Amino acid sequence: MVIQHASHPDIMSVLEDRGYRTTAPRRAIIRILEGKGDGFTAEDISKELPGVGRATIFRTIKLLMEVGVVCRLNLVDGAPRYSLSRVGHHHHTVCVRCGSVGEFRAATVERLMRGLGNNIPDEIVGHRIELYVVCEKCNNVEAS
Amino acid sequence: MVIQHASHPDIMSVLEDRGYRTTAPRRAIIRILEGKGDGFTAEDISKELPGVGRATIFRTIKLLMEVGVVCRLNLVDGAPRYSLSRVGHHHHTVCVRCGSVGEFRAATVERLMRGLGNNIPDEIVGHRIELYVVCEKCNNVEAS
DNA sequence: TTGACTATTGAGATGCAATATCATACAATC
DNA sequence: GATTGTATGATATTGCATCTCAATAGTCAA
Repeated sequence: MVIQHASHPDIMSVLEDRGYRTTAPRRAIIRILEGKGDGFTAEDISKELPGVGRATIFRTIKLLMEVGVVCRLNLVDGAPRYSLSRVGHHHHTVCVRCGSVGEFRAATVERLMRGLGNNIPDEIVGHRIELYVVCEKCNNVEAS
Repeated sequence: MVIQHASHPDIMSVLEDRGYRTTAPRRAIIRILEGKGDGFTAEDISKELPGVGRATIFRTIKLLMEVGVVCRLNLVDGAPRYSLSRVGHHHHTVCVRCGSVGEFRAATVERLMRGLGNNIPDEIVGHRIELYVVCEKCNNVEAS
C-alpha cells in the first residue's frame, strides 16, 4: 500500500502536451523536483535556483498542480509543502517529529468515503486525508 | 452522525479553569464566536469588534485552540477558517460552492484509521479528514 | 478596600509567504 | 530570420499572523 518508487512520466512532456512552452526555468524547476523527496517548499526550490525569480517558482508549481503532477499540503504550521503526485489519487502521512511527508493510498479509505455519503445530507465531491505519524526513522532514533 | 446543535460548556469557564484571566476582550470574542456559525475567519471577528486589537483576536483564537474549544481549517484558498469544536474529535465538511463548513464524526472513520495502522510502517498518532461537498442549500439552489 | 503583582492588551512595526504588475526576453511557428 | 504571444524577472504589494513594549486591568493577599 505504501507508495515507494513508482516512476512518473516525463513531467516536461506533460506540460508540452497541454500546449505549455518548454523553457529553461521550467526545466530547471522540474529537474529539482524530480530529485527531491516529498514535502518540499517553494522556498527550498528558490534557494536551489537563485537565478530563477520567485514568481516563476510559484507560477510553475501552480501550473504543475493544475496538470496534476504536484499536490499541495496545508500543514498546520510552517509554509505550505508540495510533493510530486506519483499516482493520481492518494493521501499523505506527515511525521510530527521530523516533518517528512509520505504518500499512501488504500482502497478501504475510498470505499469508506463512498459509504459516508449515505450518512450526511450533503453531496460528497471529494475528500482529503492526512495521517499524522511518527515515521520509522524517528521511531528508531527514539528506541536507540 | 451529523452534529447539529450540541451545546458546548461555557467557554469562558473553560479558560478560567486553566488559570486564564477573565477579560473584557476575551468575553467579547467568545460571545461573537458563540453566535457565529462554523467557518469564521479572524478577520470576521476583527470587523465585529473594532475596539479590540488584531493581536488580541489572534491570541485569543490561539488560546481557544490550545484548550480545544476552537479548531482550525487550512483550506486551499483564502484565509484560514476557524470553527467551534462542539465535540472533542470530529472532522469537517466544506462546501465547494459557498464555503460553508460543517462538522461530522463517524465511528467507522475512526475504526478505519486504526485499521490503517497495520498497513503502513509508521506509527499513527492522529489524523485529519476533510470532505468536500455541495451542501444541501447549494444543491437546492441548483435544482430550482 | 487598597495595593502590588503580573497577565493581558493595543497600536504599530515586522515577518513571511504568495501574488500582481509590467516591461523585456524568448519559444514556437511560419 | 521575422512575427506573435507566452513566459520571465525585478519589484511592489497584498494578506495573514506575530512581535514589541508601554500601558492597562484582573487577581489575590493583607
